[in-house]
Amino acid sequence: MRSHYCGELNEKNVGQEVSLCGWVHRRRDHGGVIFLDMRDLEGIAQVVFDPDIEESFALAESVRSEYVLQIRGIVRPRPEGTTNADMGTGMIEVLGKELIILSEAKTPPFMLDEHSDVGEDIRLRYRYIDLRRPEMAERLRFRSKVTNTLRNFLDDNGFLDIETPILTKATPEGARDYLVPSRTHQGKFFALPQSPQLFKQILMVAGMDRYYQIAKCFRDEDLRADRQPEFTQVDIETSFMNEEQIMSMNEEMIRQVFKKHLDVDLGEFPRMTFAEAMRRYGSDKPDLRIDMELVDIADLMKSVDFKVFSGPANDEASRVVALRVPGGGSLSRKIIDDYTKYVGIFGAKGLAWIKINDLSAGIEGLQSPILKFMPEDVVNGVLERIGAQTGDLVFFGADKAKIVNEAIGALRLKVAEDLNLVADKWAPLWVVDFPMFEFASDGSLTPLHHPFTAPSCSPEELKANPETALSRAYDMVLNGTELGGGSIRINDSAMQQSVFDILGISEEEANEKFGFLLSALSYGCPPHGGLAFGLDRLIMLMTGANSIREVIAFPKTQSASCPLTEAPGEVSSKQLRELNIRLREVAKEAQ
RNA sequence: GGACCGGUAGUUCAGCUGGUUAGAAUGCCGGCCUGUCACGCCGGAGGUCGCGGGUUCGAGUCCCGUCCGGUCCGCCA
Repeated sequence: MRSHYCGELNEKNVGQEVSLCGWVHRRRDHGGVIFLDMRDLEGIAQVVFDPDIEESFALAESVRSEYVLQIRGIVRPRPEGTTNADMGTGMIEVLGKELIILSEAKTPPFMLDEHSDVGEDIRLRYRYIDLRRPEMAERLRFRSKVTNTLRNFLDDNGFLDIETPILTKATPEGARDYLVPSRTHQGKFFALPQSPQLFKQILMVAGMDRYYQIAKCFRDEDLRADRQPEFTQVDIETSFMNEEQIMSMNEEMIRQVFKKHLDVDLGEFPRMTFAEAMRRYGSDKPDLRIDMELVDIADLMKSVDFKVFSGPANDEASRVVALRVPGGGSLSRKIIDDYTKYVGIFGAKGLAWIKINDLSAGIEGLQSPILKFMPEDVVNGVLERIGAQTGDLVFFGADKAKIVNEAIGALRLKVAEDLNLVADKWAPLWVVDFPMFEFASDGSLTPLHHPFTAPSCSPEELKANPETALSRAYDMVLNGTELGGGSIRINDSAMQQSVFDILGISEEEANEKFGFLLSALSYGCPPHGGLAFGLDRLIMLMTGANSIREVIAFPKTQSASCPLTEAPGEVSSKQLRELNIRLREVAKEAQ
């Protein structure tokens, strides 16, 4: 049917008879001459219809946007002065000889136009039209190419692509499971995997040595711009490699992907400990494109009552920081108030600030609602430590460390974006030396990663000081987004038992939840570890998309529904009966 | 579970302190046009102002509820 793609035509094809198949992108009818922009996956080409060829001219008059056509014609150079430099095929055009309407189309619900801005719900409802837009098609193509590069890299390095079950048992990842009722075991449920974590470890026990999978994962939690209930993970696990080897191999993989598809050299990824990341950036996924840091000033502020910050009393504040905003002195009181509101979202009770109008004028050159509560030497000490300059704005945070980190860490990102202080570059890094555990809201310890993460100490040391123990986990972070994370796993039953003890997981509970893994570990388990990349996020970052939904063909809305299929839907009472399920409340059908 | 923003023509939006017939652009339909490329010109059609209730002489506009979409917190690696 087709001899060439529209977008691949160029001057080399001049004189050839070609057959194009595609959609009518636009029609320009000049009465005596008709231009059809024909679009397919590869691009757009202009086809000209001349009244001399009566039949096809008449047909060309009748076609409308998004009709699917086959066009036979001759490629010719465009006449002098009518070339289009903005178009890949702008030097040539196709003189249409024959036009076949393969499919008519209703008027599309929105224009496939780079100039129009269409609501996302409409786009999702008509996703098949939305994906025709070159921008969307290009993202999916890009995704496919990147996936291919990842596969090739892993294949070249001896990794086996092995599928793991979608219908499985709940994994101990911590998120809410999507459940699937079992018909053959009434009252029992499968869970969709939150990740193939346990299976990939078992594959290591099984001697598969190196495993990977482009794996769909499912988590029944609330959505965000970068979170979908089903998402894709590049899941990797290896035996007999330590964390250095795993990190260096995966770093190389990502480097190659960026080189090949964006022609970007990421260079060597710096390492940063979790503790340093929290201290300097208030985040375990710091955005290193932003040249602002949280600077601890608690030692200088001993004489200051934090209540002037609308903060807690001094003895309650476990962290006091200053954040210097270069050039922030131009911010209005209104905008600063908005920032105060913003940090409130994260639990901060207020946001103190000082404007440096003129550094050389001493206290007189400063403007701040808290100045009168701060002795001059304290102010000077702070300004000196943070390297304040005329025209800067300094924010202060004083509260529990968690709140300061979250609030001022988030403020740092927001202010940087608002003031255009985010450098235009790629800033990757590894975050390492994570704590093994963190305190849950009820005061108990929970794993920061998952309970199979190996600690970097002995079981005895772990038991002695669980809250300070570090794990052999690592996260790859790029521009403030966690691209992937992983760890060396526990392959020793004594160690595994210690972790369960600390987590308060009884032997019985452990056996019930993942006895199959524990059993596997006891039959000859190699040292192993791995990591998983969020493929959607990687593609989102690489394409500059502002939401994960832009790089997923059929994403869900924020309420986890699909406007295209209208999933989730109701099921028939017969289906429910077969599953021995009765709904507690059934919406009464309209009568 | 919570905070905030939005919902008006097919689409993107405007619509002021409530006031007569709800507008624009674009798309769509018809006519004209032989070199456009977001073609142009002329004409036309197109609305349950998300839904329900309330206040009022009068509601797109105010109030309450609800649904949908989005951003975020909680939640989630």
